[in-house]
Amino acid sequence: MADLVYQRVISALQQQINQGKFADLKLPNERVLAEEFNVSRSSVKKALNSLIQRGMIFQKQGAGTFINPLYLKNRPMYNISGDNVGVTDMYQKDGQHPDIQVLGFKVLPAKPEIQEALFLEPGEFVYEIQRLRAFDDQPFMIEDGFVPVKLVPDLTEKMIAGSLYNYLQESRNIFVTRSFLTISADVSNKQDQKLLKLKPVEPVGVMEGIFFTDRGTPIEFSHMRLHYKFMRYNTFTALN
Amino acid sequence: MADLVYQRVISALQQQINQGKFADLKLPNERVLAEEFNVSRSSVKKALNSLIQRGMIFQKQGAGTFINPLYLKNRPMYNISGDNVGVTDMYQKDGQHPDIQVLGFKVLPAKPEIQEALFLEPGEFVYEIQRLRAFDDQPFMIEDGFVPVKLVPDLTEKMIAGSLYNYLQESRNIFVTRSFLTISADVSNKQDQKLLKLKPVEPVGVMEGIFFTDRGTPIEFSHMRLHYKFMRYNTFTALN
DNA sequence: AATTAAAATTGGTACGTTCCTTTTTTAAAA
DNA sequence: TTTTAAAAAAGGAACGTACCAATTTTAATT
Repeated sequence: MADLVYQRVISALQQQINQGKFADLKLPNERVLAEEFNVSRSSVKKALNSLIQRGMIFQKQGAGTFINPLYLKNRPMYNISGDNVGVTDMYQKDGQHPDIQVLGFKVLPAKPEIQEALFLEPGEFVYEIQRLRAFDDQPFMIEDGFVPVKLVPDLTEKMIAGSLYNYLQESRNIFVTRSFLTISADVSNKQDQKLLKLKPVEPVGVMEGIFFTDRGTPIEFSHMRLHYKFMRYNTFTALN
Repeated sequence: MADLVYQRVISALQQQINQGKFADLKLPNERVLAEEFNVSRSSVKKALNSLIQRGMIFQKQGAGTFINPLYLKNRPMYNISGDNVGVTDMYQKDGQHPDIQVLGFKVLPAKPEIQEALFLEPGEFVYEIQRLRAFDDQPFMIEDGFVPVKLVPDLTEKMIAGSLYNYLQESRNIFVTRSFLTISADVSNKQDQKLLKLKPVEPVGVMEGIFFTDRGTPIEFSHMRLHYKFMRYNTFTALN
């Protein structure tokens, strides 16, 4: 992972920032960094850009490169790392994966909405995968996922009890690296209340969207209903 | 806005994509684009990178540059443009700004939580700005914002009835270009129900976070409670 | 017709140079 | 001491070159 020049610079800077090396929250200028790391200014720029995207630092022309003070205070929130964008990986507690209970697993023709989302022809089949995820007897998410049969013809219930995306990656060399999600809230229904142990007035958070592979193929349409206390989506936005 | 080379390329490509010029969802390769636009490959790369960040296109080494089919289907969702990251600008309906009703406006010492979020010393003062936003008699958001007095000492109730950030930009040359938000859901309380016209079982969406200037100064801590039918946060995530 | 190997295509990485724009610092002037 | 103007510092933009790595296409072979 460290054989690329700019990756090396990223790692080094990340480490230095976390160690508090830049007490005044100001980094050396790009030309100096280039000298220090013995790389070109272009490579420094590429590395810094990556850190900017993550919200760790920001730059101001004429002034310099600065550490985002929010990063230091909210470091846990920034750890949205991991190899893919699956839910299993999004939800971790001290590195522990949640328990998964399979509620349903069947094959059916794609409904129009699903058809469109996954770019399928009329009549094509999808798996419907219903799962409940929990941490220590506290269920927090009902997941209803649809995956085209033709993309993973050999799917079994066993694979589904674990991380589907890990399986795809390790056995099929398919990487799920993109997602398009809509986040909203909704009144809880009877099923939500039962499965997530909610009172009738307590709502659910809803995350709905499409996951797709590094080749741009939509691989899953997922509708997730979360216990409202467990849905916390953090987002860092920078314009310009 | 179009005097920069890569901006010109971005605009041109955006237009061509929206016009459906690339029926097979595949763009010409970088070297060809460079020739077509009479710019260097580096500039093409910079432009394409920007479109990738927005989720419009994606690239695959050895294969080419492709349009994200989701972009074409969800174009409205992608229009998160605008000059800053204020709420006034986030919520628009046919280009119309929402109505703003000022519920409260006062100065008080920052509570510990606010103090920390805005990097203030103990005892420093903040404005508390409470507003209700609506579209055509349908209120959709209760906003509780805190702004350090020292940053905008001359704030008046009149400015608050409009876009605070526009005022800062035009009169003070302060640009609010970054935000760090947490999105969640909550049971609605009495006030929510009254102001947002909600039934007791209907929930609110919650967006809470910090806005800050292009100099990294936190300028507002904001707590927003939204009518659950009006909170739809769209997010495109790409790893690697 | 299917398989395999070579070649071409295409994006990725890395370095370097030149000049511009904004901001900050310094020095001079009032 | 304050104000103002010049200089320095710092990031931004744009171009270009060379080579690498993954993918696709093409041609040759079986």
